Amino acid sequence: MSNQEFVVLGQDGPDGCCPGLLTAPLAEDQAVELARVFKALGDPVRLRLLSMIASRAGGEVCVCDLTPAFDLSQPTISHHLKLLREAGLIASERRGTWVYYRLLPEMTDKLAGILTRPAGQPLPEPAESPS
Amino acid sequence: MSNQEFVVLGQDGPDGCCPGLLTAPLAEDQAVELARVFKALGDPVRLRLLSMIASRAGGEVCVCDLTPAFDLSQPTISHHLKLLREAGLIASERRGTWVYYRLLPEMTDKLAGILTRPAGQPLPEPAESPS
DNA sequence: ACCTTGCATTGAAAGAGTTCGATACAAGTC
DNA sequence: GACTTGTATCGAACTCTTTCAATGCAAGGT
Repeated sequence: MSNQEFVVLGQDGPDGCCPGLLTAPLAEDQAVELARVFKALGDPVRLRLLSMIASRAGGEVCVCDLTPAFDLSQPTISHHLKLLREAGLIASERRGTWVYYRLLPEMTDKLAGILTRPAGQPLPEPAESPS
Repeated sequence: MSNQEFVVLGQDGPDGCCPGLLTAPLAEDQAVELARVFKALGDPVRLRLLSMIASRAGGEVCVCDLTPAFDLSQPTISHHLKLLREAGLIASERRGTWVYYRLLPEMTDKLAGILTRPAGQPLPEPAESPS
């Protein structure tokens, strides 16, 4: 195995929700970690895969139902699923011959929280001159 | 000018909020459009830039305040800002010698909505056998 | 045991992204 | 006008990503 680093959810701030992205300047460590998740979402194929998995009644999809929905080879789909899994967005489980994927809603919840601005955003007011 | 395609916000669904990503299988067109925005967020430098811009009191930041915060050249920062701008996440305005960037909260709001699952997500229940 | 089916991994080719130095442009100053 | 400062664009190097065919592994069927 190579040095695959899986994304781990950082603990939330003391206010009950996420530190914020839109609230305070992101530290470099958090930026690197977050970027890996967003990068996983930054591909049309992976977005559609995630969407198909998340919207499936029952919460699970067999890979055999995902692959034929694309004009791509089976190894390519497998590769994209791996990236989504390493990003912490989905999880896989083998049952018999088939492998099922399901959404990890904790991660999408976290992202939604990070992209949500606090209630009263102060009005933008032109600055004077910098430094 | 080259063929720069800027991301345009798709109109929301008839239910008042976003079509969803987690609710129904994403169409390929929407996936391509959405992926461009997430791809813009998929870089630590751009995440930090966006965070610095969004969290700034007054709502605006001069480029001259952003550049020295990174160990990168000025053209590189300018390039990252351009990608964020083309993704519809920020906007720029020149005032005198300086250029100011500000957050476009419509886009982050849209993303947050897309990543938010509807209230009662049905319980995952193992499927039997596919096809 | 062999064969078949479902999925993952490998290795290589093509494409896209990141970064820089050099340069060009915009606006103010002298 | 020439000069300085702030920002954007260009072009080239380097790196990362996407994709495939080939192969390997896991599990069930004969």
